[in-house]
Amino acid sequence: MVSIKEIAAACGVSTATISKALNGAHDVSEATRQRICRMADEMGYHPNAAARTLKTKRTYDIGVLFKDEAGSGLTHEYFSAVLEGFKNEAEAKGYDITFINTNNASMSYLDHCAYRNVEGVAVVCANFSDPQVLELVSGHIPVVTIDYVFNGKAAVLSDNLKGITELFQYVYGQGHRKIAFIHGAPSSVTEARTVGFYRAAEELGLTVPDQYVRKGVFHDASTCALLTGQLLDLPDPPTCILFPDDFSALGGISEIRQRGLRIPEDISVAGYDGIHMAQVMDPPLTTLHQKTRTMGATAARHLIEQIEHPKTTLPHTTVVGGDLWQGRSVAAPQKHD
Amino acid sequence: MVSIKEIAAACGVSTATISKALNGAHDVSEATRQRICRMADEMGYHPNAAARTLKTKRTYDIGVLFKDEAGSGLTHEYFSAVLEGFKNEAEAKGYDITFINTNNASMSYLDHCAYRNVEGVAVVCANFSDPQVLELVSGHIPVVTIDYVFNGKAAVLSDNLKGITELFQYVYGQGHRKIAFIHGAPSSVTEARTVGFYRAAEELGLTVPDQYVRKGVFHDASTCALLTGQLLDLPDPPTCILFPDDFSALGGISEIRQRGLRIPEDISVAGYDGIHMAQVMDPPLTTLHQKTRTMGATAARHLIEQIEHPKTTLPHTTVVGGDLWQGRSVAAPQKHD
DNA sequence: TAAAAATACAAAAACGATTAAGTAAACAGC
DNA sequence: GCTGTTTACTTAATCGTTTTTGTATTTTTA
Repeated sequence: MVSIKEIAAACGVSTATISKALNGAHDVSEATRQRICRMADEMGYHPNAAARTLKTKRTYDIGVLFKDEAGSGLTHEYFSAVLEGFKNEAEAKGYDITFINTNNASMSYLDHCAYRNVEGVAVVCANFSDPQVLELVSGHIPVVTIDYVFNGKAAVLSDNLKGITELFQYVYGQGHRKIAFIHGAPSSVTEARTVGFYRAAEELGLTVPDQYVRKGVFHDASTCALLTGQLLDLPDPPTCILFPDDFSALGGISEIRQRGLRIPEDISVAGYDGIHMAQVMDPPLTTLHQKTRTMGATAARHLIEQIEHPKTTLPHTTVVGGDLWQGRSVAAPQKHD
Repeated sequence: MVSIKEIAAACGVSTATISKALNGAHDVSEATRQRICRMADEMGYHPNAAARTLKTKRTYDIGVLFKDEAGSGLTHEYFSAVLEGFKNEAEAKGYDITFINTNNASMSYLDHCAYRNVEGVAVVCANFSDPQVLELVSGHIPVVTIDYVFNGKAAVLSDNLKGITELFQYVYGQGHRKIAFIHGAPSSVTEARTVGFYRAAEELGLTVPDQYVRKGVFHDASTCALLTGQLLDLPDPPTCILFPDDFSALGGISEIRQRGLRIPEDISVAGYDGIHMAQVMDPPLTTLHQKTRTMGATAARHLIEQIEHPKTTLPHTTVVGGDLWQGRSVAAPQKHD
C-alpha cells in the first residue's frame, strides 16, 4: 500500500503538506495541491482508515446489532427491509455499516462497539431484555432502537396503534362485526396493537368476546394455523380474523381452506406488515403496510444526528405511520340468518 | 478510553509488557501476567482495533458487497439467507462483517475495500458485469463469489443442474409428460437450469415443445403470472409448470386460480429456492430447496482459508446441492381422454 | 566459579495518518 | 528600511498498539 510518505518523497515535500493538500487545507498553494493530487492518483494512493481513525478518533462506521431469537434473523423481511433502509441512508451520509458480532463469547456488544470504534449503534432486532443489550444502550455511545423505547434514547417506532385502528375500522366498514384478533408475542408492539384493537372496537360500539382474542407469536405459520382453528371451532366463529403478521397469515389461511372455507367469501382475513408477498398471493392480502425502509432511514438519520451534533441533539422517538393495503382477502360478511 | 499506557502506569511496568501479557507472549512471568490482566479488567480496558490494525496489518474484517439491481436487495430471502449463513460462520471464526458501500460515488468498491482494510470480500448479489465488480475481483484481495464464477477465484454455487434435474425427474415420476419451464433472467444460473431441464427431458425420452419453455425473470410475480397465462393459453397446455423461483410461483399460481383451475388437481406447479413461505402456503409448494445458509457458510470458510493461508490455498469452486421439498403442489395429472 | 543460557522485563521504533507550532521567504505599510 | 503580515511550507509530536532489540538478573552448565 502506498502511503502519504511515499507521495511526499515523490513530490519532494513533507508528509504534512501531502495530508493538508489531500484534505483541502488552506495553507497549501493551488499549484502544489494539484501536483500532489495528481501524483497521489498516479501512484494509486488510498488513505488508511486505521491510521486516520487512530489520530482523529473518527471511524465513520456504524454498528448494527441484529439478533433474532427465533433464528429467522436477516431472512425476516420486516427486519431486512429496515436494515436496507438504514444502510442506504447511512451510506449516503458517508458512513459504513458493520455488524456487531453476536457470536462472540469473549466480548460483549458494548465491548465490541468500543473495539471497533463504531460511532453509534442501531439495535434492530434484538431481545431487548438481554443484559448485554441493556449494557449497550446504557453506554455512552449513541444508540437508536427500532420498535422499542429505552428511556432517553432515540427510537423509531411503527405506529401500531394507528395501524391496527385503521385496519379495524376498514374491516368494520366492510360490514364485519365479529372480528377476531390473533396477536403476536408479548412485546410493546403487541401491547400497542392490542390496545388499539380494543379501543377501536369500543369507539365503534363493539364488544369483543374474550375468546376472539388469542395470544400468538410472530412469524410462525403453524402456531397461527392452530389458533385459527380454535377460532373456527367456536360456537359463534368470527367473520374476520386479524393476524399478527402476513407470514403467519399464511398459516391461518391454510387452516381456513382445509376446512373448505373460502377467502373472502366465507371468511375474511387481514395480515400486518405489508411484505412483498402480500400483494402477489391469492387473494392479495389485506394488510397494514409498515414503512420499514422509511423506518430504517429515519433511524439512520437520528443516529447520525447524534453522532455529528452530540451537544445539540436530544434523542427522541419518531413514530412512522403505515398504510392500508386493500387486498381482496376482506369482503362483506355473508348474511345468513 | 483507557489505553495500554495507563495500565502500564498503574502496574508500574512498560507498555511492551502489557501488550505481551495481554497477548499471551512467553516472556512475561505468570505473576505479572495475572496482575496485568486483573488490572486491565478492573480499569475497563479494551484494545483499540485501529491501533492494532495499523501495526499488524490485520483487521479481522470482511467486506460484503451486496447490491441488487432489482432493488429488493436484502429483502430477497435467497440472498439474505446466504448472508446470514456467511455472517454466522465468519463471526464464529472471529471476523466481523462490513458492507462495502454501494452508494459512494467517490470510491470504487476496490478502493473502499482498501480504505477499510478488509481482508477479503464476498460478492453476494451483484451485477457481475459491473466494471467496478470486475475491478474488485481483479484486485489482489481474496474474493469469493456466490452463484457466479470468476476465473481463478473462489466461488460457491448452488447445484442448479442437479437441482432442476431432480425436480424434473420427480414431476415426471408423478406422471407428468407435458412439463413447462419458465426460467429466470439470462445468467449462469438460468443457463444451468435450462440445460438441466432439457437434459433431464432427453434422458427420459421426452421432447419438450419450444413453446413450453419461456424466458422470464427472477423474483417477479407479475411477469410470471403473464407467462403462466401464455402457457395456459396454448392449444395443448402443460400439466405441470416449473417456475423460476418460489416467489414468482405465487404470481403463476394466482393466474392459474383466476382461470378457475385448481392446484394440484387441474395443474401441478413447482417452484425453486425453498424459501420459508413455500412450506406454509396452500398447498405447500413443491420446490427445490437451495441450502442458502450452507452456501453462505461455505463461502465464508473459503474466504477465510484464503485469508489465513494465502500461500497454500488454491481458490476453488464448491457446488452445494439442494434437496427436494415435496409439497402438495404436484400431483398425478388428470387422465382425460 | 566463571562462562553460558535462560528469564523477565524495558527502550524505542514503527505503523500511517493529522495537526499544532515553528520558520523562512515574500510582501505590505508607513 | 524597518516592522508586521501573509503565504507556503516543515518539524515534530501524537494517536494506541506491536515487536525487535537490548539488558539486567538469575539460573544452569562445565
